[in-house]
Amino acid sequence: MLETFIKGIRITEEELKEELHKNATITTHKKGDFIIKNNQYIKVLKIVLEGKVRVYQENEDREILIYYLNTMETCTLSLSACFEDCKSTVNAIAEEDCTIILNIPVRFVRDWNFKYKSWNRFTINIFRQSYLYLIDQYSNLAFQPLKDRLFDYLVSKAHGGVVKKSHQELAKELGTTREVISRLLKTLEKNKKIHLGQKQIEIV
Amino acid sequence: MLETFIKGIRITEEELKEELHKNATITTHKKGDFIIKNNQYIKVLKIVLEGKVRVYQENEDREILIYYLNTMETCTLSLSACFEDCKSTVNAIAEEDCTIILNIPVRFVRDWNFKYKSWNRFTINIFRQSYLYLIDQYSNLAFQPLKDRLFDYLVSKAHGGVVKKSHQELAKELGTTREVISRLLKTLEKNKKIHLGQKQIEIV
DNA sequence: AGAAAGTTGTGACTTTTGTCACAACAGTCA
DNA sequence: TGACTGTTGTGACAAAAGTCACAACTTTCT
Repeated sequence: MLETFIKGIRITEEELKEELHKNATITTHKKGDFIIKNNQYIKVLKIVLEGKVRVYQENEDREILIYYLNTMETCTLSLSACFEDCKSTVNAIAEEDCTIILNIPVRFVRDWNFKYKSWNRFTINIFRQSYLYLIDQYSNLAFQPLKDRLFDYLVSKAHGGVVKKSHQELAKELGTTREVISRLLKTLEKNKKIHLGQKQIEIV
Repeated sequence: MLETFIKGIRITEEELKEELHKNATITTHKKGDFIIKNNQYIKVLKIVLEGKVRVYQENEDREILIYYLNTMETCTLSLSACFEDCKSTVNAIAEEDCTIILNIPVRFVRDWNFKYKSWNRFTINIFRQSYLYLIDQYSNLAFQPLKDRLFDYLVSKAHGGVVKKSHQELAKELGTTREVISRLLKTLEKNKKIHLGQKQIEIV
């Protein structure tokens, strides 16, 4: 059931479904656990069944988000690593308590890619979407002032007009420091764009 | 001959070689020609046989490099577009006079991906390399001050310790303005890191 | 309740980057 | 040769972002 829909790609082949069942193992991680650390070898494909994982790059005291993995999302970098042995250049940390990960050995991912049409489409689609998304982020980072990137980010992350994140978390996601975020948020509040609460930001 | 080595992937299947010959058309472009414009539909896979193409994003008066296509390199974004109809979000311009492009219709690219193992490996590899490269650029952009990005860029582009580019070109590649580049280059010269000449920078 | 940890606000300051204006020089071409 | 275009240098200033220091408030845990 779970593996029949991944990122909008339906797994149709019965044989592939069986292979998935046979080879996948499921692990659980607590909030704050590292799923992968920078410079560590990646050996399995990771798909988040439930929970939330933050994949980011770090630099001394700062961090920047590459992507979040939410329920039923696949880690593009682990998929990428399946095709050539390599070390991770990012960190991944469980952001929510009950995270469950499905591990599929590298050689299967590679073989399935040519054996099953739906898996092939799945692979390509993950790469395509991730690449286009990253280019977009890249040019935003290059051209948009932080205050705009912050506001856009808040809008994109809002549930019912509300974002439940601390300033520190936002700083880590946007690649800056806490003080800078606090200041920009205050300015946005003065301009009636948002309303600030404790660990909560309401978009007006 | 040409199509047997693309990005380190050897095309082995005789049938695929034949298909390439049969379906590819070769076009030439003059320096300064737009190969693709932002918001335009991409309909064919583009591989640069000779010359140099700059693929970039623009924003009002500034630009930032996504990648260069040199001899025998494949445009990742056109490859990506083969798998789903979409408009380009970037521009591509011929940077050198004699550019020749090989056009392969979308449906072939898609079909070959499942039909020929070497083509499949080729596709995946392009995506993998491009994605990893972009993540690296992304975190540099986020964390490295421009003066470091500039110096690193010069080192990476130097041939025999020399970079033949104007300050304006460097600005367009690094996503900033000409004056800023001029100033930073002067500082690098003062610090004995480089030596400045007319449209030429020598790395010490 | 009280300590500890996490969160937010903010002033003062520095560094980095962007903008504008203008001058000087080099290379090209009629 | 002289106009034109492209290239480089630079001062003055403005805006954006980062740093440091410290205070106050909230939440959590015991």
